Amino acid sequence: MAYRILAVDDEVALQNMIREILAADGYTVEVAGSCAEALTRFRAASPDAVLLDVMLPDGDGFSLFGQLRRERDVPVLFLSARDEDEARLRGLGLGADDYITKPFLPQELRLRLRAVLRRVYRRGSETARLGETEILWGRGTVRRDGAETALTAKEFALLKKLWDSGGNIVTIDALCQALWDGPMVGYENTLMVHIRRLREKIEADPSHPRHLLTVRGLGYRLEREAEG
Amino acid sequence: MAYRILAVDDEVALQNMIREILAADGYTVEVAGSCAEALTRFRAASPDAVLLDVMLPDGDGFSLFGQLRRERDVPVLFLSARDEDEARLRGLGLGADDYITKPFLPQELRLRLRAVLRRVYRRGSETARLGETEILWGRGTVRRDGAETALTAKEFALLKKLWDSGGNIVTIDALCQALWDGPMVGYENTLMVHIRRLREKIEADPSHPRHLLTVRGLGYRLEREAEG
DNA sequence: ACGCAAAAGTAAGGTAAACGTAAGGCTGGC
DNA sequence: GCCAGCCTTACGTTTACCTTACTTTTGCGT
Repeated sequence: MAYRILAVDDEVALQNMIREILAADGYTVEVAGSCAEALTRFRAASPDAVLLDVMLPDGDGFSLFGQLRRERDVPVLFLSARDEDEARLRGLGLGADDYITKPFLPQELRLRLRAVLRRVYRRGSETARLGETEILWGRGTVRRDGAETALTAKEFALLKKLWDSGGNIVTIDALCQALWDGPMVGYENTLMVHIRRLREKIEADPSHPRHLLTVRGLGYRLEREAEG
Repeated sequence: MAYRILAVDDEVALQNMIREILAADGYTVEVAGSCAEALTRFRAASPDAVLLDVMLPDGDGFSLFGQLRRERDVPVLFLSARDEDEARLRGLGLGADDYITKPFLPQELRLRLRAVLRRVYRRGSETARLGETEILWGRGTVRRDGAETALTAKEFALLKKLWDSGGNIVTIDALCQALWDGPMVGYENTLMVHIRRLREKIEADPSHPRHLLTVRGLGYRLEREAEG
């Protein structure tokens, strides 16, 4: 979530409309009114997607599109008042992800943007945050300070079980169940070893964990935000 | 390329038109005229994308969409003669990748399909980079140090499956599925041999792979950029 | 139809990462 | 201070995967 969107349009009314629509969906919206401003904001904010009007005061959206794509393969949705086939085909032909003609329904913008984001970031963005460490579920790794560490199968299953419990306490039994899919008694110690190993990968100080917390006598739980 | 596309529409004229348009672009086109037929062909051909008319003789495209997505997360583009906002929003709201209203320009269909496929399969161009080795999809070969090596059918399918997963872990089962299209149990060893052979073609040091990585207990994944 | 070469599949021994075990050391609660 | 529950470490074991050589199958040209 919390995608950053850059909207490039010179009409203030539309700017505000877009901002409202997308803000309601939880996006962070940046606005630019010209090609020059768009480039500046694009570099500064590094948005996850760009909404691009074709008509701009200091140039056309098509050439701006080329500049953006040369810098990064960012998803772009064209917005245009010109419903001419030629313009639409040109935009799509350049490699845009969608082309929406004005006036459009707010709902349609939302849905089309969502569709594009879903396709582009479905992979790679299947991540979870745990304070300063990031979990990349799809790759089976965690990242801290830019360094990526691979999880083993057991560690992965353990972390997933704890994460899926949404911060609630998970009993030793439940964890054993998840790791060995059976009423594995006598594995409590082994579980502890796996807990330790996981802590070494996700915690800054494994001996004083701030996320993977032990609840004496009950089990373990995963705290997502580490407070000071 | 050689993407497989399933077009579902009951008008024969449109069927032929779609077939011509897409065949010219090098796609393999399957056609179905009803929901029932669509499901059969979908399972048999396992297409890379589906073009779906909303109006079908034995049901509506929306519910068929649900059935397809339940089986697999395949990209779907709706085609519809109904230009009503309601239908468009419903289709997109369900999670379709695009919604094209009839009549449409052949060129627009091509471009919109291309846009979706580009995002889903990350294959904007005919070639892909894997660090120092280059994959030439159209020729079924890889190039390293200027030397071009041909891939076998199995190696190609394997590489394609891994690439299409965008760096995520692919389970042994999923890979077997892709290579033998069936729940091939007992082929795990054979798969490993193919992995090895592929590594010998794409890796500088096959025994210490930097791209085709094994994730013990989970599967394999393809890393695009090799870090030191 | 035949033979050849390339590709795919089989089998078996080897290896190391991941897992499990155990034993001694903490730490908080009574 | 003592016990129980948990931590931590080192070390042994296992199992999933690797590797190679060999056999079978497939596809193709003659």
